[in-house]
Amino acid sequence: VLISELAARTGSTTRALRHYDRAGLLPSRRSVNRYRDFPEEAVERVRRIRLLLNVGLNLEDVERLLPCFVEDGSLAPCSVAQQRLTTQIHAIDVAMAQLCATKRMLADTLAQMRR
Amino acid sequence: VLISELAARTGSTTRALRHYDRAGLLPSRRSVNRYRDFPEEAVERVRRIRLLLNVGLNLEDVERLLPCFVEDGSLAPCSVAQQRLTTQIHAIDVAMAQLCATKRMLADTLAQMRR
DNA sequence: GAAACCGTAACGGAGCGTAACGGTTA
DNA sequence: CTAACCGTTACGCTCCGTTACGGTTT
Repeated sequence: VLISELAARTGSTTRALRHYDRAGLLPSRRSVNRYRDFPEEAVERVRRIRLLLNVGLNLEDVERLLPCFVEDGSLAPCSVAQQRLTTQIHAIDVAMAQLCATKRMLADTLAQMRR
Repeated sequence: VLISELAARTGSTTRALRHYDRAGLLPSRRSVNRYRDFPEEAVERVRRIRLLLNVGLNLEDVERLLPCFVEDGSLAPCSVAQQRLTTQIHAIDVAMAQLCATKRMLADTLAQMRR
């Protein structure tokens, strides 16, 4: 599979895929013209990568959690993944609390401006 | 006022202040040894800058909103400020909705892992 | 000479977007 | 020749943190 096809089939871009590749997350062979030649499994692999990135993890986390995926595309109950996801939920709670406080500040400021 | 004193009095750092300066947000004279010499008003000015940055605005926004502040440190009811703050509240709502959805996904995933 | 300030220049970070330049193959 | 792929640098973005190097004043 060529890189542009992989990008199209995963809803990503060639730039992003090269980025993941350089991070060591997307093994591929090279054809004679030096083009990257991805295996079929790369499609699912990219989806997993993007899923983890979307929940706020970085490429380093992704690298550690990719092995936790099982065949059907779900995460195995390994402690590594459980711990990281739990931590991430806490992080999200913190971020939301911060946003809430900020929003209240903005709303109060706006209210005062109207008086 | 020297830069390190200004940093201490505003809870910021010399690096940040030089950054704001380079962005044209902190007018200052230079003493003989080329040291920045900030006026007393700079203290309040830096507080206003940090306040705006903390609610998620960038330095470009800060530059446009600084003139909207009035003597007592509050924002005047100018349309520029009202509009920008309103937009920012919307942005925060969007971000929070995104975080909520992500959190639910993570929670669901964790629940499935425990089964 | 050392300590304690100040200055500028420039890399790093996270995840790509976006040129810029070049080779290959149909 | 052109089109359509691919490849590898490398800068830009956002707000500074963090060296690195150098001058001045006490």
